[in-house]
Amino acid sequence: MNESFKALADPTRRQIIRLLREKDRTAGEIADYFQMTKPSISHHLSALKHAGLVQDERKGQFIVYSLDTTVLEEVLGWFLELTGAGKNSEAEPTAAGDPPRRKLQSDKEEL
Amino acid sequence: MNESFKALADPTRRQIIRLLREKDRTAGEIADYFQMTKPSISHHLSALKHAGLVQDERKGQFIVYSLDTTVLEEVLGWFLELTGAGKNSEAEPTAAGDPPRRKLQSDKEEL
DNA sequence: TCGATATTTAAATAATTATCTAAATATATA
DNA sequence: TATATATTTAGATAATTATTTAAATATCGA
Repeated sequence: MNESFKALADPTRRQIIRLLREKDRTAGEIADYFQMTKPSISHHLSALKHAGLVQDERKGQFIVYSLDTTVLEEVLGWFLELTGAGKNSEAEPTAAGDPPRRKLQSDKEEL
Repeated sequence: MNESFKALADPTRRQIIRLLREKDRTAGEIADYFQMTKPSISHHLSALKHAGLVQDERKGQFIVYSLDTTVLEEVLGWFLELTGAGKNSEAEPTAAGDPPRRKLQSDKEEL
């Protein structure tokens, strides 16, 4: 999930996602929307793929990219949980002067 | 909005948001949840504040941080639009061999 | 098989971000 | 007012990320 958030932090990559929401596109078609070189776009596509946000499939000379909404919906879930728009999840609210329940051992632990 | 996405790209900052969802907390209380130094946490809080995700208010010696869900809901909206969970928005789908409608002039344009 | 097209990978560099220690600022309290 | 506590700011460095040019790989079509 961290990879997904990191992938979404870049405006170029978010725009690529929007382009792929409309329809599947080849790497070259995607690159045509930006001022960046093709290798740069390829790098961004690689980041999106690594995050599980897009899939690619070679079709002859071309490589066609498509959106994978599965992970995107996981991230959506993170927001829904947070904004309370989804469910009323909030296990045992902490009281005013309570000590912290635990100290995180790692930045990576639990999102 | 780009600032928000960038702010959310860091796991420490996401955890801070979760902590503030439970209740308002002082900078020191927040720092106690992490292994990082206080200045580092202060830096993360500053990033969250700059993104409009949290607010701060001095209370005597302390500075109390609280969640501002407004921007968070904007970001949520971005996902809803994308996953189609919200509305059926998708103005004029492009046909298979169509040329790009326009070339983006800047990476920052439109998310 | 050869040349053209599509795309990625490699290597280098530039830019950004995270983190620390030390110092500065603000408030409270003795 | 002096001292302690809470927090931020400054300055330095390390780590990560973005970008480019050049080279490599894969496929197509003559």
